[in-house]
Amino acid sequence: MAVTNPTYRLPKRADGKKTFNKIVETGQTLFSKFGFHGTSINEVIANAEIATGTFYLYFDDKKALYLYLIQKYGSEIRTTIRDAIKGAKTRYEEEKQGLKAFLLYAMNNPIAYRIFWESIYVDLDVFKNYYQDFAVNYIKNLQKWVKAGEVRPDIDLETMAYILMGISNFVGLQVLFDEKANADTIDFITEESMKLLKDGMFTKQ
Amino acid sequence: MAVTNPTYRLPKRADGKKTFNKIVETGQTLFSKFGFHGTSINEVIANAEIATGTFYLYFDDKKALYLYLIQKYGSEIRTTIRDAIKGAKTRYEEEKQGLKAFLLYAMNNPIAYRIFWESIYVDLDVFKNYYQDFAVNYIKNLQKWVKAGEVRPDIDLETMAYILMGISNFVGLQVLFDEKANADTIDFITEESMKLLKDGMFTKQ
DNA sequence: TTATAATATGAATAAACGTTCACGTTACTT
DNA sequence: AAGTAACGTGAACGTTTATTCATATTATAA
Repeated sequence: MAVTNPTYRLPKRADGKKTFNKIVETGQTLFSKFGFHGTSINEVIANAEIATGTFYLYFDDKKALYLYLIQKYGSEIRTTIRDAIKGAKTRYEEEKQGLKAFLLYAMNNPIAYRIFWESIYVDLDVFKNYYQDFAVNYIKNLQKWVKAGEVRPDIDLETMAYILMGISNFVGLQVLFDEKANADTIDFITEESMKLLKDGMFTKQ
Repeated sequence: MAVTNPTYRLPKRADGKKTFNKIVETGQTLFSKFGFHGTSINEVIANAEIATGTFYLYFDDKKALYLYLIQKYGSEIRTTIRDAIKGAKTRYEEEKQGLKAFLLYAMNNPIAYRIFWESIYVDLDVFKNYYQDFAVNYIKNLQKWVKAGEVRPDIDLETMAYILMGISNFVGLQVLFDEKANADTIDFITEESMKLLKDGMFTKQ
């Protein structure tokens, strides 16, 4: 039974694009505040200041909007991390800069954080896909560096991938919990985390 | 502004206890399947096979039931871990047995897992409290073992606490994603995780 | 300037929602 | 066996929900 997900329709005219963006922005705000199930379409419609029917011009339903956001943030996070690790010469530097970029993104976009966190309830498959995809990419990358001799070869790489995701996500939580968090906080937490990884994950060079 | 949370009323008679438990069990099932916001009180009532008014005899509203469950699982997890690490002689053994116990609990109670995961949307303070409390206890324990010389003294213990929570929670996810997971899977993942922690978290002895 | 596809509207519908309450039943203490 | 607090009931309430659609407006290519 192939269940198809609800979908969205991109606008074709300038005025439509403005409306579409308004809906997306409102969705971000409300979903991050009240969650997916805690937000009604009517609330999105009211806050976006559009007519009832206008919403359905662009989105099949609430879930379609959610899936659009997941997709948007997913590629945003990937791009952010990819850009951040571009200059890295070693796997250690790569992990460090990637973690730092992730924490910065989390601090500036708590919205995205919450939206992924909740996806487990909106669509279990979307949730699984997101983290499993992330894991698969991590594993591929790690394999490369095991061969290169920088990542220790005696730990199962799937487990290592989940460990690394767990660390980023939970020190990310630590950052989110800290109302006074800033760039310095992130530098500090990154340094501390890397100490553990340096000895636990990498080989002696 | 001190906001008071909705509350529950424990039954006093045997028949009431039976009804109360029926509601709690139904709440577990539905919340874990569809999430808090995805489950209506009417659905809980229908599935528990009670009359509409009966629910309100014991719970102020849906959130009261949720808070009861969070509390229940919270102490269940703590007790499980506490029991599991009782025989441990070293901090390493403690971490290992604690992780294993957590993973076993997660595998057998995916319900609890999901309920905590979602608490960020039900009540942000409950969510924060749960993880911050966990962190505080972790830190206290770690301080003890830094003094004893088994845990390395050069890593910020708050960060280390969040790292450890992140690892448990995400390798827990790895277990949940694996439909074929069993006790052996958990043993394996525990061993692999501990390799990283052995070198990253503990001192050379 | 005109043709028309794209965009916008909001009243209307039906279903699901949470909650109350007056009344009936049951278990347990004395 | 009687008295009573505990427990159970479900019709009825007003509210909020998602969604449709006939109609009106607007931008833009030709």
